[in-house]
Amino acid sequence: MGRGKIEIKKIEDVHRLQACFTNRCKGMMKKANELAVLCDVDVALIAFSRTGELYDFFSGSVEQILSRYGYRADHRQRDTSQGNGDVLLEDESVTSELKRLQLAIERLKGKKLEGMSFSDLSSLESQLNASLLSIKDQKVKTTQRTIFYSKDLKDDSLTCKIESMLGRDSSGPKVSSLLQAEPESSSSDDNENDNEEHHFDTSLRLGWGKK
Amino acid sequence: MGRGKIEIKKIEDVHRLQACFTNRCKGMMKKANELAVLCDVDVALIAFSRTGELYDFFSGSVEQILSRYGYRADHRQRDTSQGNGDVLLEDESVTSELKRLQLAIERLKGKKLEGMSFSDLSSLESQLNASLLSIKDQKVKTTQRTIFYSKDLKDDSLTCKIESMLGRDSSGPKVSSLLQAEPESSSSDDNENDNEEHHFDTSLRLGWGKK
DNA sequence: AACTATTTATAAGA
DNA sequence: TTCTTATAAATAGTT
Repeated sequence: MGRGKIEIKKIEDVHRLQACFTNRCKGMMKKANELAVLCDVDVALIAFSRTGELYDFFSGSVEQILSRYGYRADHRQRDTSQGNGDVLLEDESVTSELKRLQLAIERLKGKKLEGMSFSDLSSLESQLNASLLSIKDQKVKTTQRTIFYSKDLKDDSLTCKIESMLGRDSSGPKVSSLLQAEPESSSSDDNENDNEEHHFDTSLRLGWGKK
Repeated sequence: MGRGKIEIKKIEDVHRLQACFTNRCKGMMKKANELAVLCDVDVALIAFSRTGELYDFFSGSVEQILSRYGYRADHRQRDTSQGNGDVLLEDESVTSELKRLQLAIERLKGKKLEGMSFSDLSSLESQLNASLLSIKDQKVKTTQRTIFYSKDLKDDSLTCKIESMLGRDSSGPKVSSLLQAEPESSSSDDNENDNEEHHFDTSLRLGWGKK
């Protein structure tokens, strides 16, 4: 976006590089802020210019965001030297655990598959087929409970649900994020589903505690 | 930049918000990479989606960049040995994040489904069907690469793989633990095609290589 | 998940 | 540097 197209490789001319950094860094900061505000999410952006100047943006508390990422302030020193990467072979078990879990989730969602071997992919596929069986089973159980507790209610939405259960699944192929809701949420708050879902959850909750 | 101008304030419609986050997050990652390459500088970008998914980009070593910023990996364990008040705030967020991720994984594996509503189950089912499509696709790609790199080798195992790929999957329904192997393992266990696999891992770490 | 009309970012020039 | 402006790129709303 400019008078001409440029290819993404290091700019050799110092002046052009400096101008580019100024422009783009400012642009990134603006976009980071927009992303944080528009989507109400945590965003952190850090850039060091070639001269070592720091440019950063945090949508909220630095501590909080980096802590969520598994990092904490290092009060011992603020390292401005160009250290070698492998100096920090420190124990970062929690961080690596988080990353491991996040990768596992990505792969169960069919993403980040690039590095996997054929047999790994097959195992994953088997796992997902097993998951699907289990989920279909659970859907049946949930619906049976609903039938039991809704039988006097002439609940029209029920028919609809049973039909969708017996056929292909009713929801589109769009990726839902429900899975990542907090564990507690499904048992404590159902007020966000205003429509017939509310019905459903209510009878479900009456039917059987937690098991 | 779109069909209409929008003001920078929180998007209330969930679907619009989700679409906006996806678009802009991808855009930011791309721009972060461009800035790092064009200007040869250190750049770090971290974003957490509303559902807690992590999106990040680092132009180099995470440890190095954050260390330069004065932060270091948080390696405290989650066992509550140090019962001090203010220290535990960060600890709890990391721990609950771990629990949340662990539950998500369980559910993707078809376990711990008890508290889920019918619509949650349907969403999960859709996700898994989408995952399966993606995985089958990746299996094809992997096999194609294998064919390419094995064509002089008369690799007998290849035939076997192609057959199993075209038919039902080859491995039994037993739950594999491969998924839980360290992220690094998958990149180190097939060194026979080091060349282009290495490429792949590189773009994976950058966080926005493909698509 | 694509598409495209628009808005926005920015490369080059002054 | 900063400003300007022609053009490339990102993306909001739509399908």
